[in-house]
Amino acid sequence: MSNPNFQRNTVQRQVILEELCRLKSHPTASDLHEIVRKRLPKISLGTVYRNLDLLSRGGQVLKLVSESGEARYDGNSENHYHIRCVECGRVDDLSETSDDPLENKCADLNGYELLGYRLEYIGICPGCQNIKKK
Amino acid sequence: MSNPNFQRNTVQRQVILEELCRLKSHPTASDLHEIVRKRLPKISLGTVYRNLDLLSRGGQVLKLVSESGEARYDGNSENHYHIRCVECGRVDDLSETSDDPLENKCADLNGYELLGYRLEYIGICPGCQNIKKK
DNA sequence: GTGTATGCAAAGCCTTTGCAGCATG
DNA sequence: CATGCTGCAAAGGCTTTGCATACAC
Repeated sequence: MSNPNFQRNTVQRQVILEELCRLKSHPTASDLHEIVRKRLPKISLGTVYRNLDLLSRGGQVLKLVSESGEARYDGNSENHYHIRCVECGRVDDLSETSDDPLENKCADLNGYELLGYRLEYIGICPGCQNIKKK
Repeated sequence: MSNPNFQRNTVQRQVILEELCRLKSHPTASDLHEIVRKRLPKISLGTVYRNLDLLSRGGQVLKLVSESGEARYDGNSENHYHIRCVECGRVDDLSETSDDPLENKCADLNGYELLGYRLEYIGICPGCQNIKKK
C-alpha cells in the first residue's frame, strides 16, 4: 500500500520554493510564475498553483488573501506580521517588536502609513465538531 | 457639477441592507441574493454585488475574505471580531470582552474550538504615498 | 429631463482539473 | 516500473461589466 503523504522532489517544486524564499516581497502565483520561468521556461501556471498549494498545506509557505480576494505567497513560514497597502495590494513584512502585535503601532512600519488592522480568529464551529466526532 | 458620492435610494439597496442587518450570520453574496429574492423576486445577482460593493465602500457593511478567497458580508459595521470555521467557512461574531483581542482566548467562543488567528495590518506603502502627494 | 441603478447576459479573472506523457524513487 | 508530477488546455466559480431600460430626484 502507498503512503498518501508521499511526495516527490521535482525540479519544479524546488525552484518554486527557492525563488519564493529568496524574495522579500510576497508575489501572486502569476508573479512567481514569471520569475520561475526565467529558470524553467516551460513551467506552467497550473504547476505553480499545484505546488504553492502543496507547500502551503505543508506549512513551508504562507498563503495570504486580501480583502479583494487576491492571493499572495510568503516563503517565510515563521510567525511574523504583514502590512498590506490598500492602494496597490503590495504586502510587506513587519518586524515583530513585542509579543503583543496590536500594541506595535509605533514600531517600524517599513515606511507605511498605518490605517488599521484586520483580525480574525480561526477555529472549528460547533456543527463541524459534531461531524468530526461521528 | 455632480457629487461623486451621490447615491439614490433604491428599493433594492434598502432591502439588501435590511436583510443583511437582520441576519446574525455572515452570508456570501449568493446567499444574500437568495434571501433578498423572497422579497424582490426579480433582483439580479449583479445588483446584489453592486450594492454590497457600494455599501462596503461606504462603511455601512463589512466585507470579510477568507484564506480560500471566499467573500462574506456583515451588516454590523461596528468594531467587533470574527471567528471562521476552517471546515465549512461559516463566520460568527465574537463578543469583545477586553481591549486586547489576542488575550481573549478564554472568552466566549460561541462554541468554536479555537485554532488560531490571522492578523494583518492595513496601510499605504511608501510608493503609493508618493503618488498621492503629486 | 438627467443621469444613476437595474436586469440580463456575456465577459473576465483567477484557480482548479482532466488527461496523456514524463520522470522520480 | 509504479505512480506522482508536469504541461497543456479546458472547465469552474465567483465577480464584474456592457447595454438598453426603468426610475429616483
